Amino acid sequence: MDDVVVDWKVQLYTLLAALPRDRVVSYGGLAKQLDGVNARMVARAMSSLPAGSALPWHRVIRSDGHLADHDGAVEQRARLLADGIMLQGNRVPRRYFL
DNA sequence: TCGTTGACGCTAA
DNA sequence: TTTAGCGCCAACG
Repeated sequence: MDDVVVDWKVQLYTLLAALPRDRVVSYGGLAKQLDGVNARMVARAMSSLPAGSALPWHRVIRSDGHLADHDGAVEQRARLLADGIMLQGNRVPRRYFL
């Protein structure tokens, strides 16, 4: 049954890879597109990604637009700015949401 | 097996 | 707009 677990993670990474460069998505937003997955599971999947992952994990933020407070937060902020996403303090304006 | 933890979401104040 | 409280559920010791 481990295959089922692996499956939704693969779908998660696929959705992430297909995300437009100038758009962000919330943990819950991704979870809604994956059957039987909630925001907390998406968050856990993100935290388990390798540091040098090629996936755009930095475009996954909280539903209220704030960046999550974690070890990679500083890098996440820098990557978002590099993608042309103008942050307002520690928040991403709603217009950037998918 | 069980209690705790956590890169969350939603609602009310 | 911000904060607090509660619900959710897999991972971990």
